[in-house]
Amino acid sequence: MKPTTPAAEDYLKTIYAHTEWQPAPITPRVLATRLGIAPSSVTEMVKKLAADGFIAHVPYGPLTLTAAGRMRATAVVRRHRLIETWLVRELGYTWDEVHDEAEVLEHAISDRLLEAIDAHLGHPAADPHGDPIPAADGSSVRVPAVLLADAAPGHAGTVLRVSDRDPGILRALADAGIGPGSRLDVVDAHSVRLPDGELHPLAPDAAGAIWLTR
Amino acid sequence: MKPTTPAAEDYLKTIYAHTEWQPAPITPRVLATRLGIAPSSVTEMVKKLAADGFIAHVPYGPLTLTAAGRMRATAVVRRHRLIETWLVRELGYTWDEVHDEAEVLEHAISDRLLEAIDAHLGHPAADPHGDPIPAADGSSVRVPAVLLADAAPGHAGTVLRVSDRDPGILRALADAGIGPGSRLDVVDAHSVRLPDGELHPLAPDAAGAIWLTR
DNA sequence: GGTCAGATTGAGGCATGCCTAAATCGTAGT
DNA sequence: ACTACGATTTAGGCATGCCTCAATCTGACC
Repeated sequence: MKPTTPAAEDYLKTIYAHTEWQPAPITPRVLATRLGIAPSSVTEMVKKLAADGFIAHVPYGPLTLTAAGRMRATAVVRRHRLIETWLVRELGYTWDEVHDEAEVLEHAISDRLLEAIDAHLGHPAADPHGDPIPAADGSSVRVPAVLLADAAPGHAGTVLRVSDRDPGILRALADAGIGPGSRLDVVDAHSVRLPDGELHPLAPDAAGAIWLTR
Repeated sequence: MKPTTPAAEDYLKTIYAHTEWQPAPITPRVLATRLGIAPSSVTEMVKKLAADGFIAHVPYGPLTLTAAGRMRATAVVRRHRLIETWLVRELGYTWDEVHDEAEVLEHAISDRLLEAIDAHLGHPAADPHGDPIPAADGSSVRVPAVLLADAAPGHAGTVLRVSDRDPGILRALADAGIGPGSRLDVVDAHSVRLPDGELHPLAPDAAGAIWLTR
């Protein structure tokens, strides 16, 4: 298949990420916002990606990945998440500060290095945020999860995943010692109870970033 | 000072590398050949680098680094060599196959990650080829060395450094088990005697790539 | 001192990927 | 049904960094 540039990989990755935890297809507007670029720039790149068979797009409609596009996207996601895992496990990064570094490295490492890191880490199944790491063939395992914002008051569960979209939320949760693996009792959308019995208030959007076991 | 792009860093690094082991300044022609690009492309970039204060250049003359340019160049070289060392020590690469990977990564890792790798490796003084790793302040230690091609027959020494310019030579020497740290007796420019007494023939250009203790 | 080859530079182009500004589309609300 | 208004696309530009081809310079040789 066609080669992909770093810029194109970012588009595919962002489209993929949008539908990974929610089903609605992404629009050009939202994609532009996520990438921090002008909508017209998206139009241009979309034309190329559609011509190369990576996305399906009818004019003025939403964007969806083709099978080929999904393959490329999961490959980039795999890189990103393995790099994050490696930075945290081997080089003293905390899980709230790895994103930007991985963002760059995901376009720079060779397949050879990627697989060496994967082997070195013992083929981890999830990254430090709890996001599943796709296998080299693009497949990935999904554990049933509930968004904290959607959980019934009284729901008790373990943190499976914390979205890395908002660095501020990540920082706040890291400071509070809350991360993948933490046990939580849901009080409501604004606070949770920790195992030590302490009531912990949540930042406004935090409930929309934390996923719990069912 | 001005920021530098990956392309500009490659120019500075290549100019620096040319004078690291031999004193003559580099010409645009040679630089173009080393970078694998057309001479006119060099002219253009040289104009920018000179305007930014990184190189000194009189039209039709050779290219020399300014103090600022040398600083940038050593920073890139430091990155390159620390990455090579890390790939070999941590991830199972052999010293003859790390160059291309480092070539890309040197433009991608953050200062933060670089220093983490440096600390993780225990602040190594030389990379797997025996090239000195400049300190963060740009300084680097130089050990007196003789090029094998210039050594008198009968000269006995330890391999300090093997130039990584030619991958073929690297492969051949790696296969023969010759690398930094190896003891050698110089027979002539075409063969050396190994510690086990065996006479080892050298590929045509190998004598110009191996540096020995004095 | 003249000539010529090779090195260097200049002019004009191309691809990528972004921008702003100006159409155009599509739909929600009246 | 109409009319906005927001979303999308088109048009035209710009920076980077490379190219080819042509012009110009430099130095070595006669």
